[in-house]
Amino acid sequence: MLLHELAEATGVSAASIKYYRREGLLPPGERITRTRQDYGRAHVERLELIQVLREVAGAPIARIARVTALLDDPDVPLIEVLAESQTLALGLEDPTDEESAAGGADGAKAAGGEHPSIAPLLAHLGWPDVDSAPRRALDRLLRSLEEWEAPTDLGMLLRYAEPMAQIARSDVDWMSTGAGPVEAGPAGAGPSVSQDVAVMRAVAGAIAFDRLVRLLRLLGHASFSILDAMQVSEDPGPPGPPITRE
Amino acid sequence: MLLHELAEATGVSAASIKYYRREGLLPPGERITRTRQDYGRAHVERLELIQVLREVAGAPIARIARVTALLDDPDVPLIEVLAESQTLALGLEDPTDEESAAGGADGAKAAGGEHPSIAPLLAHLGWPDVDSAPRRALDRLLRSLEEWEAPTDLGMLLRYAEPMAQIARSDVDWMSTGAGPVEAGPAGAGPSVSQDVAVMRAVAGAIAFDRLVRLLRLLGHASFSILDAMQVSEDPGPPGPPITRE
DNA sequence: CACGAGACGATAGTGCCGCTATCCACACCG
DNA sequence: CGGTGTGGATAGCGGCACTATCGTCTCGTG
Repeated sequence: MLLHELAEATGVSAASIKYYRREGLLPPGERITRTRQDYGRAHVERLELIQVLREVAGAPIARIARVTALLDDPDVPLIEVLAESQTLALGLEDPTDEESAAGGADGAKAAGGEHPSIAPLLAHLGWPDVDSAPRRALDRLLRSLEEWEAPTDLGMLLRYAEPMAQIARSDVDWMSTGAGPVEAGPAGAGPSVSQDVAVMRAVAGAIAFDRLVRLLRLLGHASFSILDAMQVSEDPGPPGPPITRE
Repeated sequence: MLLHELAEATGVSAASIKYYRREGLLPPGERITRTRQDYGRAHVERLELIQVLREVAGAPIARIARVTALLDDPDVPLIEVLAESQTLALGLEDPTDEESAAGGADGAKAAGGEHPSIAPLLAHLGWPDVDSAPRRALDRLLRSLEEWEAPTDLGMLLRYAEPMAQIARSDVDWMSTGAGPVEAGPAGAGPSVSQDVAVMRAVAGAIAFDRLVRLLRLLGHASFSILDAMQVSEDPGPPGPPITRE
């Protein structure tokens, strides 16, 4: 497949393909001659991944390059790429969390002590008490909520965490059945999809389901507000005439 | 308060203040002379709102202008501005949803029929069956999930919606107690904060709690994955040799 | 073998966004 | 009465994601 064919196959302009290649998002094709390269399935899939990351996740090129770099490194297991893409897809990165994912096994948690509600929260939920990127992000979030004098006690956290635990439970169940968007078959199993496609599906799925959850919350806000308002107006108190507005 | 004082008070450069004024985000101050305007508390609060919308919510100037236009229109009730800012803050807008919020009472839902799971979902949850922006967004999301051959049946939706209903319930309870970030006291009640401050708090709160929920989900994913992996390795199965996938 | 089409790679340019800088005429205020 | 600073207008900047152009080289068809 030549450059313009690849462009046609993916709907990405030839100029953009060149650009992506320059930026390292797309590996060069197999050299046919000094002025011709042969592109294949892998390139089409990579471009589709890039498109999803750009258009659905809204990620900047430089950030996508980090994912593709991981993807092109045979020493990096797929699961790590998936974790990286997940946080990228949901836009939940903290600027202060930079490289951490790569080397650091030393952990050291947050210098200065973690927020006091987190460990009890994990204990209460029966979740393992290990360090992780979301945990650090949660720590930072709770600190900022606290500065802002919002409640950060265990009770409040549990009101959110218990329902979310149910959701996370079904997410994980669904993913592990292979019916989900991840299908993280690294290799070996049957007609396993390429890593690029696996990452693309995972990203698309993560975004869609995240959106689903957030929309349901919004819908719930609207619904409960209406229900509450109805109750106030429909139940004007035991005696007396109904004081319906207007 | 003169321009440079306003700049100093808010940490926004004088040039940016001029820019915001040009773009209509910030109303002009009270004319002291032809070359001098007097700015006050309201301007400081407006700038703080703009800062939150820009830096925390990451909203573009043009989008912020729509919120401030609503805010400056005395005919628009605060609750409507809050709804507008909410979707802005969470970035859950659909490009195909444009003006809808303003005039349209004709509704007409989605031309072509709504996704068949939505009405049963609302019925099952006891939520009012009315049109709303999140509902339309949910409809679009389900359609796209369907195209993408993911499950969109009622059972799957309920697995997400029931826990989210709990969360939405406590959100609304909390907001209506006035302890929350909204304190939507339009007027009348005691030392009611200005609309700008109310919107700012609502936006900041919405973003923070949205982030909290999403982080808890991520943390749950990681935690359940670990727990499942531990169980597989520690509990090799009732009879026979452990058939771990390898 | 000649030559036109086309790939490659490098470099420069474009359009948008959110400012930022400069300019001018004027008016305050000490 | 003049330095400071304002409003208002316009132009510029830096970053980003492309996009267009150019020169060189090579293929492949006649």
